[in-house]
Amino acid sequence: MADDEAASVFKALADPTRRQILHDLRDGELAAGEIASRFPIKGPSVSRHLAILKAAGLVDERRDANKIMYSLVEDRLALCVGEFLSTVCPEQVVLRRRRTTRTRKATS
Amino acid sequence: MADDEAASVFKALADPTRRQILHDLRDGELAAGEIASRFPIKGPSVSRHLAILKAAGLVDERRDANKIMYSLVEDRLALCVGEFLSTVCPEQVVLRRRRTTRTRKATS
DNA sequence: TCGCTAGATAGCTATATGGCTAAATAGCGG
DNA sequence: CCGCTATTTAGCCATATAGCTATCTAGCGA
Repeated sequence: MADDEAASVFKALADPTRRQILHDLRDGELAAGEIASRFPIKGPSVSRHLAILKAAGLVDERRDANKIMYSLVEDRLALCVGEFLSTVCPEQVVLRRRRTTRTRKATS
Repeated sequence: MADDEAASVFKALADPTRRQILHDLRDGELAAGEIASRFPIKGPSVSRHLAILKAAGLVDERRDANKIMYSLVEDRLALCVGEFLSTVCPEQVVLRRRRTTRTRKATS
């Protein structure tokens, strides 16, 4: 996790709309328009928030017909933020890797 | 943890200088000048960063003679950030509360 | 009290951010 | 291809941010 990666992630997290978008994506992917409809701001503004989240590597996009579906990039948020937390208050945070993916990790 | 509390914390974390300050404070309190001397920017700029961190509740200040000592507010960072993480990827983060309220100061 | 040191505050400037509207692009159905 | 829907991109504007210098405040020691 390079330092400028952390930078883009924390910049992305600085905006409440973007934090809410991440939260909304927790239950699964959503189309850009579905996301936009949950906020009082206009589509283009939401679109830019999504672009910022994507640039930070926090979300992925996928085209589905004429919609663009956004989804969380698994682990990315926890790893970036967790790495930072571990440099400031390591005794307080424990990161757990997801098991839903088949990524085999060491025999513990 | 009110939402605007999270807002001030994440805003504070958005700046790399402020993240570094938090990191530097990990080993114990530091005078404003000691902190400033670690950065290429001028004193007043650092002073404002410290004020922002303090407003976010992430650091505390204490006067010692003619110096002002800054220190981490224990738990605050982990609790704020951890609460947010738990709303996005709860299965990945485990928060461990500190066991003692002792202030970590130079043990040597 | 005076002068020194440590920091904070005031005020300025350039850049970044986040909102908007209008226009461009992408895919779909006829 | 045309028109429609979905979304991004382009530009514009107001506000926020982060840096700077100059100045003010607080506490110390002679």
